[in-house]
Amino acid sequence: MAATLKDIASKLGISITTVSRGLAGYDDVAAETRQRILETAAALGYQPNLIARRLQKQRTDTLGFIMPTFGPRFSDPFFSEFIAGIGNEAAEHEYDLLVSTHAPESEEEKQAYARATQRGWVDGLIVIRTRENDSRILHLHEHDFPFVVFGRTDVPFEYPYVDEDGVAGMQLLVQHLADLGHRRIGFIMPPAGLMFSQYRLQGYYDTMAANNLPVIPEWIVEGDLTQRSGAEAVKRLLAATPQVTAVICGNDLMAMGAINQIQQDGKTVGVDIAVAGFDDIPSSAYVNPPLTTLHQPIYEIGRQTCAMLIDIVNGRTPENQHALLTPTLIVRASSGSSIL
Amino acid sequence: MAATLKDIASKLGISITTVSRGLAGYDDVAAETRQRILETAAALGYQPNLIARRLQKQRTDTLGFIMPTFGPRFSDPFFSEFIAGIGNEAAEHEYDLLVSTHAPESEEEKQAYARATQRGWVDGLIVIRTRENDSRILHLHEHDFPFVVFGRTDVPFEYPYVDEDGVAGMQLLVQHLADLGHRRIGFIMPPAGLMFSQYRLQGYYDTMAANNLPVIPEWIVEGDLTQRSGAEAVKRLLAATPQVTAVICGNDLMAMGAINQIQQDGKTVGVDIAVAGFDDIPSSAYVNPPLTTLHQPIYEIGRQTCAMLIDIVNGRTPENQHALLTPTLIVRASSGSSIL
DNA sequence: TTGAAAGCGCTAACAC
DNA sequence: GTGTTAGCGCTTTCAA
Repeated sequence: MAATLKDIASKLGISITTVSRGLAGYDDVAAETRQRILETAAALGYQPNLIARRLQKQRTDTLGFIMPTFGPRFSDPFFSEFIAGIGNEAAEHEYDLLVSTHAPESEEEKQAYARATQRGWVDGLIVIRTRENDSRILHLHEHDFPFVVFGRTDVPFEYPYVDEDGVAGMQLLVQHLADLGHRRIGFIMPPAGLMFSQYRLQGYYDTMAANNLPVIPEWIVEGDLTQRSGAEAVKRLLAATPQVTAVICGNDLMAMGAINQIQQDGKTVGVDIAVAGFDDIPSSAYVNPPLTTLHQPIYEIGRQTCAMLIDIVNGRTPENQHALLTPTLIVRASSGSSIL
Repeated sequence: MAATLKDIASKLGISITTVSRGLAGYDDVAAETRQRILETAAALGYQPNLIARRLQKQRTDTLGFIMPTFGPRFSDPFFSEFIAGIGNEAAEHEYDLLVSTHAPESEEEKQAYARATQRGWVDGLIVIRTRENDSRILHLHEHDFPFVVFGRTDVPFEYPYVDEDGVAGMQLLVQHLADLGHRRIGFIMPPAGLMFSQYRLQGYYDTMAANNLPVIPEWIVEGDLTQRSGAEAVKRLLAATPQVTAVICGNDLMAMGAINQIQQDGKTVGVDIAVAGFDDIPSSAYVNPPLTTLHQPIYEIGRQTCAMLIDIVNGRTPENQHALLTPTLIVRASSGSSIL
């Protein structure tokens, strides 16, 4: 059994309090006593019991991240990188990270959020993949529970977030394609229920309009962010409107699926048809042809989100409660050259 | 402030003990009293304080996963899928998952493991990416701390693990290439310090020998599991020994990098040179050409590892302490057709 | 059927 | 400087 303060105290014949203070480095402990305490603690291999300390301090020094997972074959590289970002930032400030995996919108997910606002689980929460009028954010706000969101949602109150500027990102991308001479540009959008889909869609509409390009409803199809759905979506899209000369995909994974499908149909991506993605996951530079996409610094976003949460948990007001980062356009071969 | 047992008790004018028992569903509480307790608890929005309960129970109902992370651009899809697997299994058994990110072999990582064996952090630990004579496993074993490993290592004692059979996997893959007529097969191996590299290398050697194929040291180069390193490694490999007709990569990410590099050099993968990977990440079916690889059910491995740990944490002996799963060969276009 | 009391391991206000 | 005491919120003997 592991040693406790009591063990040290009784071994030394002094009180638990003194031991506690000696270990904590208070200066009202005699240097000599302190020395003996330290020695005995080391000898006994004393390690403070975190739970006891947490009960006393009324804080867990733990941050929570409820990760939306889908089926078994769920492995979006986004999450590895995001977790690495928040995890490293948390570790740096001596916070633990509790990760809870649940299907989005599920009953379990609801329970997880209910649990979070319960005391003694985590001190604060990171929310991602926001949805319209996001019930999770509503819940956290109602319970006055500390949280930071990666993404925005349309709720009638203030809340701290970090987000990509999806509108600006799409603006860069659509403009790039328009400049190459494309006039019929399709869009495989991410699930409509996700807020970032709305912004990306908005950016698409805006920039098409700004270039006096028409937008036909058939040019827009929806995917679920996986490669497989990208392949299926592009099939539907091209079957319905073969005259499309460029396809923007809501994320790189879908773009990879779309490219694969187009190639299977015997067309050459970057020549017969331009394809672009969103995210700039590491693979996107290595697929064939390399993918034109919008770069998002996921790791940095994770860090920043976490840093903001740590501020809030500690009662500090973050300098900037709303960080909006503009993605960078990365032009590679998949968007081809001018078709004018 | 959240409601406590005390609040309910004083509101009802009964003792804390009775409230506790009523809520816990003990049958020695009068039905009517129980009813009133339940109602008041609901009215007050009572949620048990987890820390207090944990202190009392002397267990955290939390499992730990110390994730080896590398630089910022770290986003191996493996981890997303693995975490989803352990996370979902943990959630099903009402365990929380604590994820701690650290650079492998770092001082911080050591501290994290030291912390783990401290009481009150987690009840058990999942270890992955084993290394030779893995100090983490040594540490956990010495402290008699519950853990399960994904991977094996060479320590002189028994420990529970789930692992892929890397030797058998490579056997399938090398044989496939040999059957296609390849005689000069290069190997971009994963970092030599990782145990799975050893097994994969062993399988490569064994099967080359079984087919009476020579192995030249120059045919083997090392990568660090990223796409970038796959590209660099294949460059080195082909510069040193251009006569190689097939290249096996230690994982799919490196294979993607290798394919890209080969294509940049103007060669056709699957025709001029065969390439294969290991893991069967979702992307591997969608790259161009699609990747021949060995399928590993990462999600299932995660689940199984976690299930085993939960057994151990609860003092049950898992049926099978050593699970060895043979990867499945997935043949796609990157390995081409017979060159005989 | 209910309550009083102890205790999980720690910290902190206060007294000596 | 050091010890006494109380208390964080809960569970669990043991009495009543």
